[in-house]
Amino acid sequence: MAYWLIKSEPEAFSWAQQMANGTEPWTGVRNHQAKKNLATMEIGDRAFFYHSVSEKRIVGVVEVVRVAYPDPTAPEGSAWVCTDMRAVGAMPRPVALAEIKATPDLQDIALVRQSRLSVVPLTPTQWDRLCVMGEWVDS
DNA sequence: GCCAACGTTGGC
DNA sequence: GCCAACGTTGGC
Repeated sequence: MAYWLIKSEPEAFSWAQQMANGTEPWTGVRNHQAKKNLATMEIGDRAFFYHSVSEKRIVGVVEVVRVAYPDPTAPEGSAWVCTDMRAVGAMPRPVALAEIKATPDLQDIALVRQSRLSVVPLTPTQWDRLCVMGEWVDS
């Protein structure tokens, strides 16, 4: 099982909407590296749901329930993909980008190094560290 | 195939 | 609102 962090502008698609809908297709990725990451996801993989721009913090946890398939919001014939994500739960304590940047162990994650990448892989160590910071307990 | 111009993302 | 980073487009 792999770990990820996925970003969304709350004005475009928010954690509240993800929670309300339960399962939601993760569409709109138009970056090749992010697409490659999406295509690598397997059922049961977990991802942090990060609010970019206005909030800049990790707000929840989702789980991959359907592997990559053609993104219905992409132009006909294009190769963009999406996955389906199920809301698992809200972070008891949201983790801010500023905290992540202030944590020496987390300087290498792509969220910090490559701020424009919207689907970011995490190592199990990074995942565990962020779980501790957010008081999230994996079930 | 190079590179300038331009558009978008996202942190500050 | 500004700007840095980065991706894409199009002229040459």
